Amino acid sequence: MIKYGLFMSPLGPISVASENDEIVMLDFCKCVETTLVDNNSFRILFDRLRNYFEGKKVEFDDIPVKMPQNHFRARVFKEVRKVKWGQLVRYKDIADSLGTSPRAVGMALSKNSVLIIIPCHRVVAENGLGGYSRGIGLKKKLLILEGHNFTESV
DNA sequence: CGCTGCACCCTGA
DNA sequence: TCAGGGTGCAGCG
Repeated sequence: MIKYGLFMSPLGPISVASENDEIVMLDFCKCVETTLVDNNSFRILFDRLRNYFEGKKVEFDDIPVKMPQNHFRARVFKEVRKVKWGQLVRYKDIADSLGTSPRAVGMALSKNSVLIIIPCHRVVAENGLGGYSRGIGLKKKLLILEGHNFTESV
């Protein structure tokens, strides 16, 4: 049974989907059928998101998330979920702890369909921000929300 | 220093 | 197979 939710964030609408009480998708777009939306099912998650966008320190690490079937990506995502609020890691750090290469990590993260909960925005390049599948501007805004300041540097 | 080239490992075609 | 990706580092000037 798949359920859909729509959350209006300051950075634009966020669509979510869950299956068997696991989040399978969370993305910055209005890509769900409005008629199917059942926001009551996501009350806890949306509560966190509301606090998150108010700049509060919110963890999502207890929210059940559907891991990809792909073994390698599952390992990368699991590693990235360990990164706490406000913390930054480099592609290389993830790569080293997994015995792989930074490029492969970027590859896997670009396939992330559960933004924020799997905090791929907290993974940056050695010099600068690196990239972001949903746009570098969004990555920057999320990091600023978490107390970082890029206004002078990047 | 800044720039270039190549190795790094995994995907998708 | 092979090209290429959200990178990193050595080597050169």
